[in-house]
Amino acid sequence: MDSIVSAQTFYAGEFRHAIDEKNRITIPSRWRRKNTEEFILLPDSQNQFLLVMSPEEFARMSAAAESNASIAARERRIFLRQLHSRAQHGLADKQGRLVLPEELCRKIGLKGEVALVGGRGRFEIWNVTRWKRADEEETPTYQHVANVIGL
Amino acid sequence: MDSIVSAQTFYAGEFRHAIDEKNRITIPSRWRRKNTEEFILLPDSQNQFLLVMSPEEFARMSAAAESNASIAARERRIFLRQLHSRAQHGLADKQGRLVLPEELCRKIGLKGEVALVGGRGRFEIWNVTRWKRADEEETPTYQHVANVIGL
DNA sequence: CAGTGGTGGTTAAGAGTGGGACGAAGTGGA
DNA sequence: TCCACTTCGTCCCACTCTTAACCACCACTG
Repeated sequence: MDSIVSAQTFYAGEFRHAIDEKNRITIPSRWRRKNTEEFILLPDSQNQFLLVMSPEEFARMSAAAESNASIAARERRIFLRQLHSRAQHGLADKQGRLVLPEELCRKIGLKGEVALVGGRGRFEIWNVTRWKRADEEETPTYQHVANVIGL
Repeated sequence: MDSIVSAQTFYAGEFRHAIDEKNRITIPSRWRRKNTEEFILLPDSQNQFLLVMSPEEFARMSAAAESNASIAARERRIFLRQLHSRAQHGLADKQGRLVLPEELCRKIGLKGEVALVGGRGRFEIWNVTRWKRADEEETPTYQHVANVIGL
């Protein structure tokens, strides 16, 4: 279990970056691994934000869904089909900028300044105003769990 | 000495150090391990102080939240997202100084003299005046528990 | 009085951003 | 089918601002 955790890329922190007219967004330098990196772009189910992860992480995620015995086979099949149809490839250019498909930006409302929110194995891209609300709403939960684990 | 418990660093003592105009703070030499060290910076939920720990300790902490059965799945998910978005990478320079993001300093009110407070696996950075108040408030409890465990 | 620890400034490298150049791919007409 | 034209995508360069590495200094302390 410890080995799996350390194998996963960890994206720490929250950044505010700009999306230019060509829908390019700079990936925080601390989050970059190689010069040219490939990502999977996956809008969340409510088009609130854009999930970004490595192809390996995406494979891991869909494998987890497949091997989960507590999900009915039919549900699983539907989920996996939706997962794969929603996902898009994204390539970073030599400057470390991710180019987002125009359609995704429009759907999620990514324009001008956006929030990049870290996570384990993946990060999220939010419209700034929407992210601020999400962060504030959920604070009580954070507090509660923090108490439980003694943080 | 690879067991999880003994791997935890213990930071002992309380120090008063200065934060300069570039938001650099010297880590007490007794607390340093290598020349250049990497830390995770995590403001507490009320922005009272700044938690500083090693990436390993952070991973341990988030693993603890994940594996705790007494926390509902939804809460856990929200907590982990916030935990990762709040956490920032911090790198110490060759002089053993930790550079803090400007925004964190402003939020927590770290300026001029600050208090570095040790702990198990992590330490805290406080605004001095706030720390003094927190310390005084909590002294009776310390006394009480000390009596109970026969310290 | 030498060595270590904390502090302050300067400088060079790197990160984020904008815009132009070039080639590939797609489109329409002869 | 071929060619001219447009469009799109990637790369490259330039600029600004931030960041981290480097150097120098002072104050203790053993």
